[in-house]
Amino acid sequence: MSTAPLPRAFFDRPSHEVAPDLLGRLIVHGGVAVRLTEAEAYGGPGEDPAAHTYRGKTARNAVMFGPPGHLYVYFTYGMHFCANLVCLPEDQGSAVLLRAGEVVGGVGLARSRRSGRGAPAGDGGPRPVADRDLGRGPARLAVALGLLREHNGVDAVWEGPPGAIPAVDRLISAAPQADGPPVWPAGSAVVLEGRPPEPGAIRSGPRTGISTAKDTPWRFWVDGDPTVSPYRAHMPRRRNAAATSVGEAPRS
DNA sequence: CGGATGATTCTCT
DNA sequence: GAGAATCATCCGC
Repeated sequence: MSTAPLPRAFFDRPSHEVAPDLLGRLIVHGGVAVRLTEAEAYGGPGEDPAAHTYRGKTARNAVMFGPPGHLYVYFTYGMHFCANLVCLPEDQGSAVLLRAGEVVGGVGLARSRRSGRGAPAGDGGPRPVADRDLGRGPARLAVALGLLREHNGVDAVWEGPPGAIPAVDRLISAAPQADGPPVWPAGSAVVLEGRPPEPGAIRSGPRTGISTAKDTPWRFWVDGDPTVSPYRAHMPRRRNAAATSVGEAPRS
């Protein structure tokens, strides 16, 4: 497992170039390591109407206009957090939404963050969350990594001592049910090289759950990976119009 | 498996 | 005041 940190220059590109390159990389935060399998690009030059930055800088999206390599964490639907990695130089308003991944380290810790779930099956109680569902979707992924509002703006480019890297290897190689040790200082994150998939294994398509720019194929995923989230077309809230299904879900 | 629905609060119009 | 880069659960097939 390659665990060298990605340099800041990696993020100094348009988000639709960074997003496919992020697949297979490792995101480490809060004692959990995730191998990214799905990502979406937003914003940047050329005005993306689906991006939070489309209508200019606000208190909410300020981090997206900041330096690349930082986490943009936002709150949505009244209960969920989603995490992005900022791209391009400052003031461009571009980022990659981390949509799904496989938890490869700290599985027990990731499961414990899913609101008391994880009880043994067979007694009529809730079944434990399957390993592949721990990071299947942007809000679930944020939960697994322990990312909250307070982590908005955190720098995910590692510039600390190299001695911390072997600790990540130990985290990943730990027993599947063992809680991962907090190998990084609380509140900091890091993106590591991981093992990028073969170019032919990367697929792209329209982004999920948005009402505009449906024809921009800026969603990228690892073909056939079981941790990729199901595609969902945007469903308008409680209106009289009936919706028709559009797009296709990845095979798995 | 696919569609419908409620939860719950923040943000910008 | 509407709508949101979502999720878990219920229902019907």
